Amino acid sequence: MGRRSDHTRDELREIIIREGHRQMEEAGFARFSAREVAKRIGYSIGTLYNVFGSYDHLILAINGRTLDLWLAYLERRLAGVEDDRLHVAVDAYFQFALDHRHAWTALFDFRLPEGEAPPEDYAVKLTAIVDAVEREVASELPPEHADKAPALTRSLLATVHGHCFFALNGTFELLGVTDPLGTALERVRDALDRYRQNRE
Amino acid sequence: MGRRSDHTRDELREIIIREGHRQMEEAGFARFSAREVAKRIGYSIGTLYNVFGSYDHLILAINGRTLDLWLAYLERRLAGVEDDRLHVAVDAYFQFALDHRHAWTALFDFRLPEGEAPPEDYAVKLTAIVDAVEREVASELPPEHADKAPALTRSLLATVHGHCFFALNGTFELLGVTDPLGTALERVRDALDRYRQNRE
DNA sequence: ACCTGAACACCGTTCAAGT
DNA sequence: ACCTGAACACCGTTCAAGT
Repeated sequence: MGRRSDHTRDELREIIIREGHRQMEEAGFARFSAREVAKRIGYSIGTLYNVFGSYDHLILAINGRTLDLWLAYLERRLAGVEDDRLHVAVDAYFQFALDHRHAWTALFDFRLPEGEAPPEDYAVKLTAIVDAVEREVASELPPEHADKAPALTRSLLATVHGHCFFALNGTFELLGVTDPLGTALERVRDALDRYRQNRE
Repeated sequence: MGRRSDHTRDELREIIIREGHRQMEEAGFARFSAREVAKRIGYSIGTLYNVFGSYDHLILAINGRTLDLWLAYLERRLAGVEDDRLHVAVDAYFQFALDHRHAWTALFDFRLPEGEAPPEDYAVKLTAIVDAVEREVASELPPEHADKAPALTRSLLATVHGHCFFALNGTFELLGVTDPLGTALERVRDALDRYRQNRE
């Protein structure tokens, strides 16, 4: 065969990521197949390798798309909200995971080979989400503890993540936990209380 | 070919799980191969299916072994300890994960098909670990809040899990968190403070 | 320059055929 | 009764060969 050039390189990249993301949402990480993506967009498997270089980099691009969607959703949820913004952010963490179970889980199912660092742009997307949450954490802290925001934000994200992950993978169901979100919010409140004046 | 009967069914089961667990530790979930396990123990791939019925049930058996080891490690760490037993339990959570990165991660990489429940004996093993931690949580709570132990234990496990998971998958490294265990212990303390008298 | 698709080395799964 | 291994339908990956 040979050149088709129905699309520019960037268009092709976009087409593959779009269909790849759709596949990830439908099938989940365990059943995801690059060959299936190629088939559905009408390109050969070789073309995916021309564009992304490897299966891992295709997954990173798809997961990057998920991070984009996650940040956009978080910002949409926070837009115009005055009170309890951190509460809304935590709720958005859970809601996005529930609405995109497979794509969200794929963020954590996939891991690069031992010690290989994620590409710059992936790290940037992740940091953008963390920063958005950090702003809300900072605004909940009394001024004298403003310096605690970065570390506390990361810890609270881990806390919320653990609850959300156990909620989605069935662990909490097995253990009889009925309100994972409410429980996560309690832990967030407990942590913030540490830095608040009136701990009654 | 035909029957060999070098081993009883139970011996065979044990041989497969032992080698399977070894492979899981070495290769990790993504690279794990039932065919490779069969090759290494000198049985055909068909035999693994005779014994376990499916790939999923083989993985469950291997993950069950990991849970056994985890509980045994936890109990060993707690044996004879008088003070700060919950602290030791959390430390053991982290230490086991670090010492068995691949096997520990496989517990969460693997998920049964949509809505399928894990086998009874797997649930029992998991519950045994939770119960062991619950005893320590209960002993940290004032008597009037003893009823909070079950729910709080599950929440604290999720909290510690999130920190441990982010520590192992590189998220915390990327975000500049240097002491995941110490941070997790802070969150545990914060949660317990909620139920303690003197919140200063 | 771009894209293809056969070839390769693997998978999980099944099941007729051996002992 | 127990175990095998060929057969099947898939994978990710490479790369010579087409246009």
